[in-house]
Amino acid sequence: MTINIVNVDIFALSTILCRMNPSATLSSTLSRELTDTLRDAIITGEIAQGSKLSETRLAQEMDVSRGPLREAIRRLEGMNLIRHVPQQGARVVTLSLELILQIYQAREALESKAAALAADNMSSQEIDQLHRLIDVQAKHLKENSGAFIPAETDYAFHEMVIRGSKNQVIEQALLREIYNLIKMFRYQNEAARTSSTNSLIEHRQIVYAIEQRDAELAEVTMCRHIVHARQRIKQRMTIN
Amino acid sequence: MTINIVNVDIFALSTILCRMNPSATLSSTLSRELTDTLRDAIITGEIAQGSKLSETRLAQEMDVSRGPLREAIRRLEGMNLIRHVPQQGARVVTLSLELILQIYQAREALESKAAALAADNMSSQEIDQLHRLIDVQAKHLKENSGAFIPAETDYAFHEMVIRGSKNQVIEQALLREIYNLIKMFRYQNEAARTSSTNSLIEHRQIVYAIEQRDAELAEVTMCRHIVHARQRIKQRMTIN
DNA sequence: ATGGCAAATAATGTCGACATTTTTTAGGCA
DNA sequence: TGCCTAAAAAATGTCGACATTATTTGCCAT
Repeated sequence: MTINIVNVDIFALSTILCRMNPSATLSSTLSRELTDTLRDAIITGEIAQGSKLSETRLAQEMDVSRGPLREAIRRLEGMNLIRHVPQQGARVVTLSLELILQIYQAREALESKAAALAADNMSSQEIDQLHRLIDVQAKHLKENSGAFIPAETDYAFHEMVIRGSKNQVIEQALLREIYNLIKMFRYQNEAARTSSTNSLIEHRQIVYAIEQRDAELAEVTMCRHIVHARQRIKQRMTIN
Repeated sequence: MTINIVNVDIFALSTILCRMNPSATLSSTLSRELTDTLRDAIITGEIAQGSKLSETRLAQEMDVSRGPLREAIRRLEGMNLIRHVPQQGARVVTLSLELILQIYQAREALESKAAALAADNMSSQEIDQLHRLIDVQAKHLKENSGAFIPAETDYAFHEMVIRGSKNQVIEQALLREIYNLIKMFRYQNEAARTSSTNSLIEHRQIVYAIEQRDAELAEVTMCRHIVHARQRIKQRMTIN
């Protein structure tokens, strides 16, 4: 996996501009829109890993002032998507194998605890929704036999459990700082898609534990689920 | 515990200004200095919980432009020290008992894992330093018999373990988003000081586990240490 | 040709001002 | 007196310009 460290002089900013949501222009603020737009562009790799976010050029091409842009960059910094060096500017983070493994360790710690809390705090309606999400995943597997579950449904499941913890600190840490990086990694690495059948089985185990209000089991099950994902990544990326 | 929600019209900004470090003016940037200054002012309670951070007034009284100030506010937002509502401004976070307990749950998950990783990754020199920190704590206890360990030495110990994990994601999550809140809580609540003797014993157990390179034991020991702290807080604050 | 130095160029950091929204205040009416 | 409305005040969001620092470019010397 080669990473582009030098400036990416020509990346399709027109595409970024196109994604700017005009309907949201009224309700939200420009700075937040820029944050979302840039976040997506980074996750998809439209702005390459390691590339520099030039304030002047970005502001020019996106047709905004540098003020809101700088704020957006500060927020992305808080999301761990970019690193900023005082008088040198901001660069998109580079997802080395080492960093990815560290991310998964942090995820393991936080999301296991989230699952345990979810077993205590989720409402019955929310658990029902978990079941529905799993049904969708099962349906996907049947239709494209042996294929992969779409990433979106996997995220939906995990986000549901995380929010079910009812712990805003853990929730923010996971959704704001961990999951964006994971999405970025998965989007840009073919080898990082969730493996289908095993994942579904593990998801079922997690829901079962939550349904039984068995916090300990939910924690262990989620932990194993994430450890497995981490091991898969380690294997697939150290071979190459 | 009553919390001041309304604007704090007269808080000693002169004190804030005084803390501005003139020697750092050359090396770092104004925006970062503002971040540190405001962070300290929030932790100490000099800027009250729930109070509004008025950009205009802060900029005026600290004699800076609003640009860098806004960036500092974005960063503090990323540290969970303030909450920002789009067209309404930023307010210092309010440490309700519920939030504090959630913070300690997140800390429990992350720092237990950090201890486990520290058992694997800390160097012998670093473990020696842990011993020295504990000796300092023991000395403090002997001199003021039964008194409390100074908060700084407690932080030093935990930060050392956290950095010993060699996991920058966990490290950042703990030091940037969790510990500032904990420091803020401890600083502003008499009832939140670490209990002396038990803490020292538990610290010794943690170091022992790390020294033995027993990750599992380190994890369990750290977990218990934090659960105890959480329980103490819960007891002391629900009585009132 | 290569390495180092200096000017030129560009980028980041900071500031002041304007636009729009929110909050406050003053006034009128029930 | 109390409440709704409207004007005034203040605050946040955004912009463009300047200052200082990095980076690049070009030149000279070895």
